[in-house]
Amino acid sequence: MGRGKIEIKRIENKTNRQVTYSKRRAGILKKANELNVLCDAQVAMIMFSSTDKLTEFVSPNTTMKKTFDMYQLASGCNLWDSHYDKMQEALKKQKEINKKLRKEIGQRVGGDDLSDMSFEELCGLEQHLDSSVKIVSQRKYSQITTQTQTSKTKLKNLAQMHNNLLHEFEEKLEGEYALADHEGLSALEMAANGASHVFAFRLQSSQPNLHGDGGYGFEGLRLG
Amino acid sequence: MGRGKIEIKRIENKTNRQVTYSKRRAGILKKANELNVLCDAQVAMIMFSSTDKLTEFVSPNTTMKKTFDMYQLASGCNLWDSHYDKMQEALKKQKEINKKLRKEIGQRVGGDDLSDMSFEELCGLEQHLDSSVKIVSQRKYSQITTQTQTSKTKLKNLAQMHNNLLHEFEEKLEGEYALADHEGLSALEMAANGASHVFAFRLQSSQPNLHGDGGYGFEGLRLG
DNA sequence: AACTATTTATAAGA
DNA sequence: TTCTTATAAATAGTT
Repeated sequence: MGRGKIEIKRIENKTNRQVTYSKRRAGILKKANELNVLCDAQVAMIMFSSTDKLTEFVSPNTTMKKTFDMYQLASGCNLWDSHYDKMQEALKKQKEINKKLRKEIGQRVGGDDLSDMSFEELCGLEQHLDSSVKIVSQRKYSQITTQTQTSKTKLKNLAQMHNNLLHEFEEKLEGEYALADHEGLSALEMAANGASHVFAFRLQSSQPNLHGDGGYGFEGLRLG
Repeated sequence: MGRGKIEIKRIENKTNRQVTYSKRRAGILKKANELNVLCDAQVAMIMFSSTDKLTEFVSPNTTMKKTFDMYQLASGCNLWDSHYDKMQEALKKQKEINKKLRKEIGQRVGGDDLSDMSFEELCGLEQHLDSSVKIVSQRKYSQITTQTQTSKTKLKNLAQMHNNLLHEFEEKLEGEYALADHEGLSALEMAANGASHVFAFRLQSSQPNLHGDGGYGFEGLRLG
C-alpha cells in the first residue's frame, strides 16, 4: 500500500526505517484499538523500536498487569517463576538456617532439643558450655576491671591533688609554727586552731589489687 | 476498507463480531510481524477475544518473558511487585531473625558478640549458661541412666534364663547323684566328671543402684 | 509533516 | 468457515 510495493525485509536505510516505524506503529495502534472496540477484545501490545524506545498499548478497561496475569493463567507459563523461584529458594534456605540456629540455641539453653542428642554429643555440649561460661565470666571480670580501672585512675589523680594540697598546707603550717614559736604559741594551740583535721584526711592511693582474691570487689580509695 | 465503510463501535451481531475478530486479528498479526521485520522492532502482543480465547504474538529472537522484563525496566512499573515485595519482605524478616539468633549463639558461645554486653547482661548470661550446663549435665546423666537401664533389664532377663537353666541342670544332676549312689560313685567322682563348673557360674542379678553414688558408672551384672 | 499513487486490508456477500 | 471482490484504509515514496 503505497506508491510502490515493498519487500518485507529489514529496511537498511536508518532514517527510512525510523520513518516507516513511526507510520506503521501508528497504524498498528489504530488497528489494535479498532479490534478492541469493534470486537470487544482485550488487547495489549508492547513495542520497542530498534533504538529501544518503548511504546505500549493496552485496551481501556484493563491494565498491563491484569493482561499479564490473564496471560499467565491462559498460557500456563508463569512468567515470574524464575524470579519467584529464586526468592523462594533463598527464603527456604534462610528458614533452614534459622531452624538450625534455633535448635542450637535450644540445646545450649537446655530445651527440648536435647532429646535428640547422644550421650557423646551431650558430653561435648556440656564441655562447650563450660568453656563458654568461663569465657563469659572472664569477659565479665575484664569488663568490670576496665570500669574499675578508670574510676581508680580518676580517684588516684584526685588523691594526688589532695596530697599536693596537703603538702602545700603543711609547708604553710610549718611557716606558721615558726611564726607561732616566735609569738609564743604551742603546737597544741595550733592544733586547736583547726589544723588537725588536715592530718585526719591525709590521703593515700591504694595499689590496685585485681587478681589477689579473685573477686570482683570494687577497690576504692583507702583513707589513711 | 471493504465493501462499505463501518463505524468503529462494538459489532452487536455476535457472529459478525467473531468473523471480524478473526479477520482483523490476522491482519494485526501480519502488521506486527511486518513491523518487526521491516523496522527491526521488538513487538509483543496479547489478545483475548470476547470469548476469552488467547492469541499472542512475539517477534522472533525474543520471548514474552524477555519482553516483559524489558517493559518493566523501560516503564518503571514493576508488574510482579505484589508477589515479589511480599517475598522480599519475608526474606528480610528471616534474615533479621537469623542475625539475632546468630548473635545470641555468639554470646552463648563466648564469641565477639559479648563485646556489646553490659556487666549486668553478662551476669545474667553467665547465670543462664550455668543453669544450662546443669540441665545438660542432668540430661546426660538421665540418658546414660536410661541406656544402662535397658542394658540391665536385658542382662537381668539373661541372668534369669541362666538361673533357670542352672536350676534344671541341678535337678538333672540330683537325679544323676541318685543314680550314682545307686551305682556306687562318690560326689567327688561326679564333680570330676565335669559338673562342678556349673556352680562356678551360678548367676545372681544385681540390684540397680542408680542414684547412690551420683556417678555415671555402668553397673553391670555381678557374678556371685 | 503533508501529499497521493498504490498497495493492502477487509466488509459484505456467496 | 473460506473465497471473492468492491471499496476503505494504510502507507511508500515524494515534496
